[in-house]
Amino acid sequence: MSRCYCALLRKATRRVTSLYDDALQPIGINLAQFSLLRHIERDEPISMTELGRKIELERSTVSRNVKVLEGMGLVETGSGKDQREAVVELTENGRRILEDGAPLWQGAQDRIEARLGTDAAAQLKELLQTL
Amino acid sequence: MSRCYCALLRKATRRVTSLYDDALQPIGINLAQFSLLRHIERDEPISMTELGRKIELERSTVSRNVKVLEGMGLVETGSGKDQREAVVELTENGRRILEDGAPLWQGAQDRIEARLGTDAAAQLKELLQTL
DNA sequence: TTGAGTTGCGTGTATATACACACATTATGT
DNA sequence: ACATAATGTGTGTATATACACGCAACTCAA
Repeated sequence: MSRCYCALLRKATRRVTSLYDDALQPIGINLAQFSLLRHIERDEPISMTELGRKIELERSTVSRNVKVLEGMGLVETGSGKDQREAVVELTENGRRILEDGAPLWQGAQDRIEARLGTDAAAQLKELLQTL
Repeated sequence: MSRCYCALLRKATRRVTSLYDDALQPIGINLAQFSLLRHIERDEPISMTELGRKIELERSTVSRNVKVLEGMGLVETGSGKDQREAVVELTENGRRILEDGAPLWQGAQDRIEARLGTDAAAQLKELLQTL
């Protein structure tokens, strides 16, 4: 039986996630959280459902992950004009964490590019976006 | 800020995992479980630690995931000659599930190759293995 | 032979992920 | 105006993942 694309993806993702999580360790959040903060910053204030749609993550997962960030004081939630909606935005602390984390994240990006080479890294991006 | 390799990997992994899980739905297990059964079949009987080492998964994760498979009657565990060791092997049912799942899994592999093209699929494999 | 060090494992804790479900609010059709 | 349908959210449940820890069994050096 040939190699499983999905198993290879999952293994690679575990490895790379670990690399980014380690890089972000000094600011006390992991890559999933950092990434979520970045998306919130880009479109704030934004609703849970809209956030989930943008990043292709189940709404209940978004809700749960945002709650963790709220517990850390990095975001706050309130109501939209549509009372059903919970909207999220960054706190001052959240903004600071993003700023502090940017060079650490870039270091991880650089490490990936060093490992693959620039061309292969660009290729990987394209392939992942095709999947 | 450029696209995050890790975020792209995670998103692609969610998508592809969903595709394989759907494909395996008829046999009632997901890709992670199917993959674990395949690795057990390859080297059974095998210890938890050895299994974790082979698939680069934290030992406690392996322990937990094997327990779920045991609950489903797909594997059984016993002691090695080293009493510290728990060794795992497939049950008759587990073997059957693997056999029934093989064409379904192949169907998912084919779909990925159809989506990417054969060359690009080979390239993805190589890139993922470099990471 | 014995004590220290190492190894294998399972549990506690926590985050990440997804599906099902229920409830409240909004939208729509008649 | 009202009933139905759709939408947004959070909770329950479950699996997946990883780190820390404690315990039992094994190894090794003195």
